[in-house]
Amino acid sequence: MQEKTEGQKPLIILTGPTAAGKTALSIQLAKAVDGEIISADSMQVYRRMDIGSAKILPEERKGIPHHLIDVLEPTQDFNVVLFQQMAKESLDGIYRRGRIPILAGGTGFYIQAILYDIDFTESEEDTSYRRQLERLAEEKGPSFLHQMLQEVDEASAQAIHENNMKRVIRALEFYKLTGQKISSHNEAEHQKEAAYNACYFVLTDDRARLYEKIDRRVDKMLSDGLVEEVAALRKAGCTKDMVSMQGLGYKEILSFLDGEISLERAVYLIKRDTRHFAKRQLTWFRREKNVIWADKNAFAEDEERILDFMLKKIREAGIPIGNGK
RNA sequence: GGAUGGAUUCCCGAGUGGCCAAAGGGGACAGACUGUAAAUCUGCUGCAAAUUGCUUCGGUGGUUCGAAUCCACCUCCAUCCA
Repeated sequence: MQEKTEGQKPLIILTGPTAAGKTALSIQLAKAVDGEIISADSMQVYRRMDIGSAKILPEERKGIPHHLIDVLEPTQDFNVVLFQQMAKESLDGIYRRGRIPILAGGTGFYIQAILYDIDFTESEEDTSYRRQLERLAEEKGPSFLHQMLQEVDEASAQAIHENNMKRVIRALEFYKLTGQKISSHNEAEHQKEAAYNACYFVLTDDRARLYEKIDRRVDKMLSDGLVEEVAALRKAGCTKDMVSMQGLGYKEILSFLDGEISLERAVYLIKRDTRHFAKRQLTWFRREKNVIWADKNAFAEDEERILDFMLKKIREAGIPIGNGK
């Protein structure tokens, strides 16, 4: 059922924890391999969320085509499935043009959805059932839902902690919609091999340096006008329950604007939670198979050397990129 | 110079004779993740090993079968009186 590597389409993935320097490197990489960039980022898809999502400005893109940036309104929903569909369309176009796609961004789950071509299509989202479950959870507590799950899908109940409401609800929803256990579905999907001839780079750095960069970047976001950006979105009707407003920097500033916390507290939270996020990303990539780690520290922070290293790996993988840079 | 209050494990902070390696929070660290993923959730945090041992609660000495908790002196900090 799997194609041989030789028959698979080439894909370069550039990811890593937030603030590692992916964006800058992705431009150089795209130039070197004559590629186009598909953003694998759950926040940069939204228009007018530029500062908080550390979006690359149009003038910084150096003429490299960027896909999946600025394609949604902040009031719209977004999720892996949508991402997968849109990214696949972009991929098709890039292959048609005979160019190399570079999937760049920090959302590991999205990358996985593409690389392993995870099947999400079996069920449609059912918001009314979801609401119903949410209400149940509120009334009867989390263990009630978990008990429900226990009865229909024991393996999932075992694997998902009862406090993890979102995942308990999704598992129940999956069962209701498909009549199947999500645990067995996941198990089957888990067996899949990569669907592309991919070079999966994880750009990282010394942890302490990463954290420093995060702190500095958050300070810069503030001086660049993050508060004003969020205030404008708020005025335009964005509320905390929207997917877009769950982004780091957005939910905290919203709380500040609503008078719930001080600005100082908001900034503290953004910094801390961004550090936590970076850690979670690292955990995710550690678990992924066949990743190529590129630790900036090991390259003395020299981007030129990192790029050379990556190009070497790309050639070794048999991805046709020519000889020039 | 005098009076009072305080000093607790990385930080804040509870503990006022045994149930204390010491609540709780923070931070740090680790992990899970297959339709909200920048989300959601979990574990762990003195040291070393068997359900055990060892070293910790500013310092030194003491009381006690037993002290982070009581006493004495000392050091530092805070406030007040001179």
